[in-house]
Amino acid sequence: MIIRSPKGTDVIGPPRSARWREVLTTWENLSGSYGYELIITPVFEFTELFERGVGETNEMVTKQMYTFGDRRGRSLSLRPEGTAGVMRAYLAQGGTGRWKVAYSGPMFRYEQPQGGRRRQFWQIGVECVGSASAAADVEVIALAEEFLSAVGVENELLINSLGDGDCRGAHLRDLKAAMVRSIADLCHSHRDVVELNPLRILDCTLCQPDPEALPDIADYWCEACRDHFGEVREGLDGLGIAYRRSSRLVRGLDYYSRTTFEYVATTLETSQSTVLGGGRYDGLAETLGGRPVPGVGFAGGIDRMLLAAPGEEAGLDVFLVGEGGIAALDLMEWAAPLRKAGLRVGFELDARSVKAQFRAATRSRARYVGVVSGLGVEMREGRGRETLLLEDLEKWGTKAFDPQERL
RNA sequence: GCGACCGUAGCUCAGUCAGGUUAGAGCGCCAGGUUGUGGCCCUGGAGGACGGGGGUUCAAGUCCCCUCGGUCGUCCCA
Repeated sequence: MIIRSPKGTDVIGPPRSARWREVLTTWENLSGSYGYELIITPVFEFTELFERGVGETNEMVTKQMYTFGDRRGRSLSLRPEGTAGVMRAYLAQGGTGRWKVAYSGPMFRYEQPQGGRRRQFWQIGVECVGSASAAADVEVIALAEEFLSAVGVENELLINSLGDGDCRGAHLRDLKAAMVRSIADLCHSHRDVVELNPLRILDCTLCQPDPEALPDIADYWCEACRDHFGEVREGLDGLGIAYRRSSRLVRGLDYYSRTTFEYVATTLETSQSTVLGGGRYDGLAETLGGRPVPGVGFAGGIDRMLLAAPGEEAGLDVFLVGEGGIAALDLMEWAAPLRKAGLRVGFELDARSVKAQFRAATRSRARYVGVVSGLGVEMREGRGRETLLLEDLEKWGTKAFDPQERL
């Protein structure tokens, strides 16, 4: 009996991995072009970091963490999200100045697996720490927008503002009161959450409190929050980014304040359709024991994005077939200049019949099949064929796949 | 965490309801034939202790219990 991978974990291998490589490369290039530098934080941290950062009442922390003791009895947890670790790293290096960092890596949550929901899943994300400006919010959203469009995820952007310490308190109080009044309309699992985390109920699909009876945070925004949200909207309008304001968009993590946003994939039929989400977390640094530092960022789930936009499987550029005593090691010489020219080149490693090699070529979905017989190689693209010498291959490689160079 | 359905070759599945000779098909894979040196077609071959464990029975892929895994919904969130 072969040992299986644990529940909710997958292997991303060929042929699917080609698409992953493409998407992760796109992410690195795009986030880099926005001035976000790579950051790699620990995959496990002291449990306390997440309890304080994400919020002790949050289900992600209370029920969904992979928590274990190390050999000295300290409590560690696999990271369920990326922001807390980044903020911890920021504070650890002094807690001052501007940080614009991008990350990519696995996150872990002990949940019931489902389409688009795994126990180990892959997130990309950015954190812009040290700026309270609405321009930072806009920049981060612009990056998310461009990335999703590059990956090909059709989406809708929802935005909201949760207010700040000055104004959200009053809203929370009135919200609780309203929830208590219409507690009969709440779903079973949420009736006891009213006191603890009433915001949580806002994005529940089962709870049906009368929308008219619930206070809208917009009516509670202080002047500073109202201005900030207005600037964010102006910025998005200026960039031509379409969005819808949703009064019920609160996001699940405790650290958010002011701006929150969420991208929903419109092509996903499943219940797991949120593909990217984020917002501002001006109170997080203090929660973690540092001085107040503003910040804004987002995280996106690659697994879900690829569910929404699977893409196509890319094949080889050239498959070499050897005939007349031309073996794998000979083909390797012929492949070298092509590979140097940036092409993906393959051939059969085992000694096999010409027929079998051609079958392998077909299977590899290579655009060109190159038949190496002795002095030259006959490159075939469909019916077209072209005979080349070894020394010309590198040059041909750049031409063959560049429509500008091809006549 | 809760509920429903599912688990037989690499893949998609039939066989399970009415237990009974060496467990089947298609696709894929390998070899050969044909061919315009591969893609279509033809022939042959390899590959499965039926997710795992226990029980009932003369006999279990088939019935019962447990367990693990998958899918969907709920919950949660990316």
